[in-house]
Amino acid sequence: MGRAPCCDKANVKKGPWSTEEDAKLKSYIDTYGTGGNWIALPQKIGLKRCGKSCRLRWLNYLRPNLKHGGFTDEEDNIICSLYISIGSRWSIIAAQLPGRTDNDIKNYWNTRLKKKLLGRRKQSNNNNTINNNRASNINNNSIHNQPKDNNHVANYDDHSLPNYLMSSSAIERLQLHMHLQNDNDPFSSYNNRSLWPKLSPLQQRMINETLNSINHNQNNILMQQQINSLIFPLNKETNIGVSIQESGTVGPADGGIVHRGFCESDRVDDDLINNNNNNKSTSGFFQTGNYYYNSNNNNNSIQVAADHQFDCFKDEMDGLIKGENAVAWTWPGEFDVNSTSSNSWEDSSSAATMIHHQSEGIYDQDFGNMGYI
DNA sequence: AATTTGATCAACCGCGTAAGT
DNA sequence: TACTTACGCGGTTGATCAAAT
Repeated sequence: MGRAPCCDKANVKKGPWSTEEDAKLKSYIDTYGTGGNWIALPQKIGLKRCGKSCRLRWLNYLRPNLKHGGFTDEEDNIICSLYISIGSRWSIIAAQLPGRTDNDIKNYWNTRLKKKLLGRRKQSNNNNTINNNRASNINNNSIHNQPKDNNHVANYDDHSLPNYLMSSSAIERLQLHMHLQNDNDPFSSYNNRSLWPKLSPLQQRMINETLNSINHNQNNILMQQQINSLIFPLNKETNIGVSIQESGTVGPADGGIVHRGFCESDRVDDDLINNNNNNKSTSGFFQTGNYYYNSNNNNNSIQVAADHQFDCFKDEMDGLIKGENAVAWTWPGEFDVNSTSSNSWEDSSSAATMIHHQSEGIYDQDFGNMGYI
C-alpha cells in the first residue's frame, strides 16, 4: 500500500500561481498566520491548492524580506564555502543568507554559481561512463533519493575520481575545492581565496597523490589503499577509531569519543580497508557501507542511523580535527551556528552545539547528536 | 524569420522524520 | 508502542525566455 496523498490530487490546481491566489494567501497569512496547518489552510481561504504548494509559495515567494536574484560576491563565497564543507544542505546554507531561500540558492548554484566558479568544461565519455556506473551502485545501496541522472556531476577537471570510491557530491566538492585552491586557476581571480577553507598539508598531499594515482592507474587496488590511508590516516590508535562488531553496532575503539563507523559487512572489500583485520577497527572510504552511526547519548554503543552517501570532506575533516595531527579547518567570516534561525541548525545544534574543538564554523551538523558532548 | 538549443527558476514529487493520537 | 499525519527537505521537472544557428 502506497503512501496516502496529502490532498485530493484531482481537485487541486497545479502550476504557476496567479496574482489573485498570491493575494489570497498572503492576505490570510499576514492576518492569521499559517495556523500551524498547511494542509488545512487552502480550504480555509478557498484556494484550490495543495497545502504543500501553499507552503512552498509562501516560503519561496510571498514571505516578507525575501531577496530575489542579484547574489553578491560575498554571498557567492558563503555558498561555495558551505557547499564544499557540507554539500547540498541547501536549507542550512540558506540559513546563513538572510532573505534567501533554499530553493533560490539551489537553483543559483546549479545553474550559475557552479559554472561561474569552475567554468564550463566538456564532459568526456569516459567520465560519463564512470558516473553512470556509480549511479547503479548508489541506487542499489542507498535508502535516500538519488539523482536519476548522475551525469549532473560535471567533470570540470581533467582529473576524474574513481566512481567506486566517492559519491557524486564528494567528487564535485573535491574538484571544486581543488579548483579554488589552485593559484594558477584562471577563475580564481574571481574568488577571494582567503575565504576558502585551507587545506592542511595532509589534505593537500592526499589530493595530489590521489589524483596522481588515479591518472596513472584507475583500477589499482594499491591506489585505493593509498587513498584510504591518506584520507583516513586515523585508525584504532586514535581517538576517532571505532570497533565494528558483527552485530552492526559499534562502540568506541579506545573508550574515547565515538564519531562514526562503517558497517563492515557492507564494505567493498575488507582487505582494502582494514590494514589489521583482527580487531575490525577501520576507517573507510568506499561507496558501500558508508553508514553514519548515531550515538545514544549515554552509552558507548552506537547504531546505524542512516545510509548516507559518503561525505568525503566531513569525514576527512573529522579525522583531521580529532587526530593528533589535527589541523583546523578554519572558516573566516562570522558563521555563528547558534544564532541562526534555521530549524535545521537549531535541531542539530541543540544536542551538541556543533562542537569543533579546534576550528570554528559549520561542518558537522549531521553529527550533532553523536557524542561530541 | 523560423527553429533549435540552452539557461533559468518556480513548482512538484517523494522521502525521512517529528509530532500527535 | 504502533500507527497516522503533516512538515521540511533535496532532487527533479517543465514552462518560459533568450541566444544561437
